[in-house]
Amino acid sequence: MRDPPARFDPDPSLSRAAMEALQCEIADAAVFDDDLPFDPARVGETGPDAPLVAGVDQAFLTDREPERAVSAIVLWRGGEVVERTHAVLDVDLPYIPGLLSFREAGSILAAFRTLDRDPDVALFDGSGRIHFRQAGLATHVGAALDLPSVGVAKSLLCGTPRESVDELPAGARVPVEVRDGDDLDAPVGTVVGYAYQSRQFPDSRRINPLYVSPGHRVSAGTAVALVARCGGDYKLPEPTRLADAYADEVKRELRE
DNA sequence: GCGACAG
DNA sequence: ATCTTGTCGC
Repeated sequence: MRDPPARFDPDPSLSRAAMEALQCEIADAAVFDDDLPFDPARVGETGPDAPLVAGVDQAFLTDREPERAVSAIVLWRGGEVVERTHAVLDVDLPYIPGLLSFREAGSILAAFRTLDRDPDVALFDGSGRIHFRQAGLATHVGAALDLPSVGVAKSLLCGTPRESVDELPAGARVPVEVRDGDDLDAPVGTVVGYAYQSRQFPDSRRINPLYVSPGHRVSAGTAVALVARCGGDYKLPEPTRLADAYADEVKRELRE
């Protein structure tokens, strides 16, 4: 995949204030509406013309200093893995809520550079627009590459579900909106994403929903619809789950 | 000061 | 995210 313009470079040496300022620029440039060069309704279909979905995930090696990040990308189309790649980079920035992309985007962008094919859309492990400054990991990387992107988080960073997300049936989606008092830089009432119950146990045990939000060039509604089409039998959508497993695989090999 | 916080 | 085996339950 082509090199990203350096405009939104996730430089981990920036001051916290500079990182936050850059995030505001990113949110300003990001598009939270559908601007897709493909039909999202065709995600999940088989064949050479069906959309190519990239699943992206990280694993970390903490056995040395500095810590190393393994970013894995799996290109998925209609249940088939078309391509896999990964990159390993040193990271010195710790995890800071709200600044995740400055810790992880470097290795992610490095991995994207080694990709042979251009994906149509990418799914990230983390938030997109559901972020204090509307610039989560999915938005940062999506905007940097000008690639349609979606955030798929396992827990909610900010924003408020419109109704309880306890005991949702499989397939249910609840809007996550901005309420008065929320630390989220968007007008009150804005739907910044959805809680999406991808799977549910038949018995009473509970599975937390996923929190899906627009990264770049995708609306909130299309983002969930798209994730729902990446099905599979687990909580996480297939591209993400496969990238997660691949990152762990690379990590195992790397510490032998 | 308190609370709350993706991975 | 990571440290980590077996184990309780359907």
